[in-house]
Amino acid sequence: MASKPLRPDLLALVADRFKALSDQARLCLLQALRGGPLTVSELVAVSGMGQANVSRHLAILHANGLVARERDGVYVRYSLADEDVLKLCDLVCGRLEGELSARRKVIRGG
Amino acid sequence: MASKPLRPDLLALVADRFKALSDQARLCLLQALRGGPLTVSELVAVSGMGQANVSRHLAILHANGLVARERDGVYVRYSLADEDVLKLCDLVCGRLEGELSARRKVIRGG
DNA sequence: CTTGTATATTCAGATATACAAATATTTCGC
DNA sequence: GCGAAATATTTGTATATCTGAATATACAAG
Repeated sequence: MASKPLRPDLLALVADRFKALSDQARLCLLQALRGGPLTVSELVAVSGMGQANVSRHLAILHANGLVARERDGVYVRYSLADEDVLKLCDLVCGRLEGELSARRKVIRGG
Repeated sequence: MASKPLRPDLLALVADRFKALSDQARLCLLQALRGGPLTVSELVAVSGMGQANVSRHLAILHANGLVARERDGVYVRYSLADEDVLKLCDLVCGRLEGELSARRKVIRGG
C-alpha cells in the first residue's frame, strides 16, 4: 500500500498543511502543548514570544486543524487536535536523528 | 508514548524539512516519483513546469533528504528517498480527507 | 454601561520565496 | 579539445511571510 496517489486537487491543501508546520515558532507551540492544554498567556510565557505572534501562530495552527480551541472565561485554552499531529513531528524528527547520526559516523570515519 | 519532546535545536531542522514539503510543485514531483525513478526531463514533461524550476525544486528536495539522485550518463534520475516520505504525505492526506468528509456531512446535515 | 484583563487583528518594515529568462556546468561521442 | 544535449545556477521581479508596536475585540466583575 501507501501507493494511493495524492489527488491533484488535494496537493495545494496538503502543501498548506505542511506550510503550517514549517515554522519554528509554530513547532515550538505544538511541542509546548505535548504536556496538555495551555492558555495563550501560558504559551506566551513558555515560548518567550510576543503575545501578538503567539496569537497569530495559534490562529494558523487552528485554521489548519492542528490545534483545538476552547474558551474558558477570559482565557482561551489551546490543545493538540489529535495524536497524528505529534506523529508527523516524530516522523520527521526520527528521520533527522537518523541522518544526523549517519553524518556523524561519516565525519568520524573520514 | 509519542511523548518524546522535540529537542529545541532540532526544531529549526524539522521546520526546514516541513518547509521543503510545503510547496505544491515539490509535492507534485514527489507524487510523480511514486511510480519509480524519473529523470529531470521526464519530470519536466510530467509536471508541465519549466526546467529551471524542476531542477531547483529537486535540489531542495535532495538537500532535505527527501529524494535520491543518481547519474545515468547525461541524465540524472531522481527517486523517493524512502517510504517514510510517502508516509508523511499520506498522513496529512488522510487527515484532510477525514476533515473534508466531516465538513461535507455538516453541510448536508444543516 | 464602564473598567480591567486576555486574546485577536491591523499596520509597516525586513526577510524570504517562487518563478521565468538567461547563462553556466556536466557528460557523452567524435 | 569541440559540439550537442541534459541539468544546474544566477539574476531580476513579484509575492508572501515573520515580527513587533499599536489597536481592536471579547469577556467578567461591579
